[in-house]
Amino acid sequence: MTAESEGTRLRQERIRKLETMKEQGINPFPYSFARTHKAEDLQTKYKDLPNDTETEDEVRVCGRVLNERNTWMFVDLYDDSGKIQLFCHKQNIAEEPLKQLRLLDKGDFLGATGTIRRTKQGELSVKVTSYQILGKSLLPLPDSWDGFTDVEARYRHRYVDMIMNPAVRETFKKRSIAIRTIRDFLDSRGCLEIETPVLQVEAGGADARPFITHHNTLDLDLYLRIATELHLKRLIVGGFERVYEIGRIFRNEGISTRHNPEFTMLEMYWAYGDYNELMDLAEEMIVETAAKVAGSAKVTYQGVEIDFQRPFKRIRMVDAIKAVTGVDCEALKTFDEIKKAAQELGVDLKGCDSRGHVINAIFEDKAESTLIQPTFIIDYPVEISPLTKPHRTNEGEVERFELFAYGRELANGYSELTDPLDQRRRLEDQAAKKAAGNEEAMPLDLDFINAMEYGMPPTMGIGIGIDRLVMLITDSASIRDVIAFPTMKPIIK
RNA sequence: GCGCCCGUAGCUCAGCUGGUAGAGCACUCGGCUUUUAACCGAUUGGUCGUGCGUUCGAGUCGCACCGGGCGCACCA
Repeated sequence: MTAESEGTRLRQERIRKLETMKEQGINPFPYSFARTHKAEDLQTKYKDLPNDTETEDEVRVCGRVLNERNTWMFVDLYDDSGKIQLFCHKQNIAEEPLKQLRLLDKGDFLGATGTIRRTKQGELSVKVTSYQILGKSLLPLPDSWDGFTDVEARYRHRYVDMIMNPAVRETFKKRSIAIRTIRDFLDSRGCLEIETPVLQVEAGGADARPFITHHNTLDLDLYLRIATELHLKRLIVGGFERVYEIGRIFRNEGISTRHNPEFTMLEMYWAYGDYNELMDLAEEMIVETAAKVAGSAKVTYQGVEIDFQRPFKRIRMVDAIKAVTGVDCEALKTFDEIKKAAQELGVDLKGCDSRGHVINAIFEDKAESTLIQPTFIIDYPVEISPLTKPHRTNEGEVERFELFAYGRELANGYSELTDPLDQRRRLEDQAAKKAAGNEEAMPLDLDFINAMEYGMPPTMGIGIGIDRLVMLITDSASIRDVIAFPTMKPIIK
């Protein structure tokens, strides 16, 4: 745990310094500072300045003090671009402010004015003539030598993690670049980003347990959305031909290295296209994102090279199963036959109440983890895909794909079901399962069906878990490493 | 929800078959130094996650609880 209690000695010591500053007429929390350069600007501009030379160029820099040597003669000042050393020598600083350097602590924000010089040791420095505290720090930072490694403390006090571990800030920069790349990619192809409701009367569009909340004046229980699909498809009905939303999704499920209760999903719907065209588009978007963030379509994830080189493999689900297990699902026409085969393979069939569910269970148990290089698994059983258009040639299948890499699902897309009567039957079937106690079955969203009955063009649609994509391209082992403030249980004292 | 592991100073960690709590760094004071100090000296600093129990005596043993990590389950 980091220091939080009011009584710690180290904190009291800093408050004493803060009081002393005030007594000496220094405001420890001033209003602004006119900076001329960031650290990186200076490092670039003076990269050819030889050792032990100085210039007359006056600069003003500011940032957080993370280290100090020789009793504040050398100060490492960090801003969001990097480090610049301050050289605080009695030759250049008046007596009073020189003494007041002792009132500073590591962690304080400082602004400094001075000229540029490079030391004999080759460290570019600002030879400080005057300085100003810009924000007093009361709590001691973790030791810079040992670092800040306690996993729980890092997540609970993410701001300290970000100060101490530059790689953490780097990951969130990359996350931002990834999301901007995706937005640019879609915007440049005529897609419109439209926000849909988070609070919903029924949470549909995915198989997941929702969070529930309550609206006081309506005296109405509402669910937090588990998907954006049903509303984005209403927008297609409404005449938008290409729409997407990058938004927060909430699912009331377990927490793990791959699951956070709130996470970010991209969903995109595009009229007049089918799942074949969609796979091409998804490939292009993911390759572009990986390249922008990781610098290459080849990324190393947890020591394994993942090559996002187009085209990705495309394998029918039944073929993927056959390749790994030898079982030919297509030859097993009935629920009983496929169930027997699955049981012989040792597959857990909990919750499997149809032939399609069993095929999916075999796939997930036996084949999924073998899909290390980017692979589209295509042509899913209809029973597990209630919003997907039937396959144009294969009986019992739908035109759906999921993209896997490193044995994990990255994306889920399909030719959207546009037949309102078929849709109604499928959602009624889901609602019956929900009524029978299946908490993950979809509710019957009558307004969604109503929208479809006004007519819907052929449409392709995809969902991509942004957090998991960012995990892969930033080599992050846990989803918590790519979420700035992951969900934590509070500590009750 | 289940299993295994973890929780000691601000940080990183020792602490044996139970015997009154340790180190390094940080902090404070002093020294030294006009170009690197992660230096030298001294001093500080802990309800050992919480509670109950066993015991003459618990950081250590037992039980329960809290929090976390990893795996499984659920799921994306």
